[in-house]
Amino acid sequence: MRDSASRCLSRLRSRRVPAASFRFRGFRLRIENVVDINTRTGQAGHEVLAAVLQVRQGSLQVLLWQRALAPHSGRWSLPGGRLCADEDVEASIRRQLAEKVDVRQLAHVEQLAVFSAPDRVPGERVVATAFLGLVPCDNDPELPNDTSWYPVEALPDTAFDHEAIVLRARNRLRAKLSYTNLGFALAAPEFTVSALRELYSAALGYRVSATNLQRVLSRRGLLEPTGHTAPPGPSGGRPAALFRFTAGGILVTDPFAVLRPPGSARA
Amino acid sequence: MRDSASRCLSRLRSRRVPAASFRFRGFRLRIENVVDINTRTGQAGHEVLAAVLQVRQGSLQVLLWQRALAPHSGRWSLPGGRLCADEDVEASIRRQLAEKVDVRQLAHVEQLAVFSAPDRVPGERVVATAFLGLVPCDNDPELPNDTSWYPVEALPDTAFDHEAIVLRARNRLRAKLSYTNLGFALAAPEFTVSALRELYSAALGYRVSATNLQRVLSRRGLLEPTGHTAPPGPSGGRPAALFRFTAGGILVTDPFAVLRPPGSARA
DNA sequence: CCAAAAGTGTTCCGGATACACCCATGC
DNA sequence: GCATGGGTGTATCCGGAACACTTTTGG
Repeated sequence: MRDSASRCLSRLRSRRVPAASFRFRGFRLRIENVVDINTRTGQAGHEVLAAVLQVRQGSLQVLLWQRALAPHSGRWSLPGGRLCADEDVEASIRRQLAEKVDVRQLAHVEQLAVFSAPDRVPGERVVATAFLGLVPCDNDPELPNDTSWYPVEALPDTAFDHEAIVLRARNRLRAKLSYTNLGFALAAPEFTVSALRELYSAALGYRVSATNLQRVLSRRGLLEPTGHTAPPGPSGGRPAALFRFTAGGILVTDPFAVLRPPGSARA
Repeated sequence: MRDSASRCLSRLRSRRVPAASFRFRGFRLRIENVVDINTRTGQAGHEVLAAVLQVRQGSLQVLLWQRALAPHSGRWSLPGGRLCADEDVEASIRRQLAEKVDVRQLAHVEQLAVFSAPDRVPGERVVATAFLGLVPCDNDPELPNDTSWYPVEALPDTAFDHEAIVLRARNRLRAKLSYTNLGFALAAPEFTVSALRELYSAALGYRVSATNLQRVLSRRGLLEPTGHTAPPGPSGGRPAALFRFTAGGILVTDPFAVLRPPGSARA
């Protein structure tokens, strides 16, 4: 009985039906307006959404899927879905992204913020926890038909408040590229400095000098040479040395912008 | 009828009773296990919590209230409560804090993160959006009997995951003092540089030099003299000039730690 | 005059940028 | 040799830290 009641509730919540009923000990029990009761008691659905970013063809792009059904049919929205009972928000977004992107391809996932305007989606009230996800540039996941990459600077018609989430993700990435080693999550395991320069330029939106990039990252101990070299291009040129990031996880390298504790030389 | 049903639901949800019933057209309807159904459908309660910080008596302190009832009776927890239907999370935390602190005394409120471990609180699953709140040091709000300030470095027995939230709030404040003007939310409208130094020292946990503090904040255009002076102490000394922050809201003053756009002198 | 507290001048240093120069390869 | 792309050496700049010194008050 409990299962059929659950089914009723979830059909009602997804607004597929106006009311639902089920049988119980000979009675036919009809449920309606469960949404309304939930709303009155402050009960709200919770979803997780991710802006998954990758540098593709020289620009920072985000993974979107096109809605086939109302509301906002035809518009593009972020991957994600309902939070389930036995998972926290990060486990939830990783599970839901697994349908779009192989989990191993997600080099970094972090919380952005909660989006909770009461009318952010039509119908039942839904609070969203938004995430930033990063995919290294050497991956090209197989995507479902309704899903594709779009440049962050040229988004299609987006659904709900998803554009704001994408912009928030881009800004977070840009900030953290400066004071952490987050570049590791955009780059392949081995890369040339000029390839890395392309990634940083695309993500930051301005030209980054390869010279200074290498210097800054090396000085901080984030970069180490692998000993290998990449072959030169068709027009010649010195073969480029290959590097890798020394750490696999995120590290804050520049914690004190100013007002550092006495005696601490910067990093 | 809907109202009595709502009341039943909310009594059940708060775990005050194991079951509740109400009358409807001559029938006595009994509700139980509503929590269980909600859990199975992924429905979760949502609460907002704030670590409200203030520098008091030379140390960074946080506002806590002592739980009188189970669960975690006697332990100290953060102010907050359920998200209501017509408000977003920030409006909600401001409303709930108004019962403890006059809203005008809250100089700054910002989201920290979502805490969502399925077992973070016993009973019904509750997802929490955590906030940082800051109260300038010239306010001393009247507090309810069960509520008081505790130094962040010497917390009492805390409930649930609230200690982690307090530490997260402290770390956020420390970081933002470095690269924003967030000091305005700790300071009185007018202050001497040495008073400001005390605030920064307490918040950061290490001795800050008044000389450099004034220099850094002035160079960034965050501080301006009011023209007034404070009288010297009983043992004499030169009277201190009074300053104020030029901006009332938060400003990021040091956006690029490194890899700044070409040609941009820092700030 | 002396002590105390506030404020300023000066030096030093490290990290980041900018740019010139050297290196290794294909043609 | 020469064009092309990669890597390094070096000068410069700027902001912050440290510390000495001056200023203004009370006793």
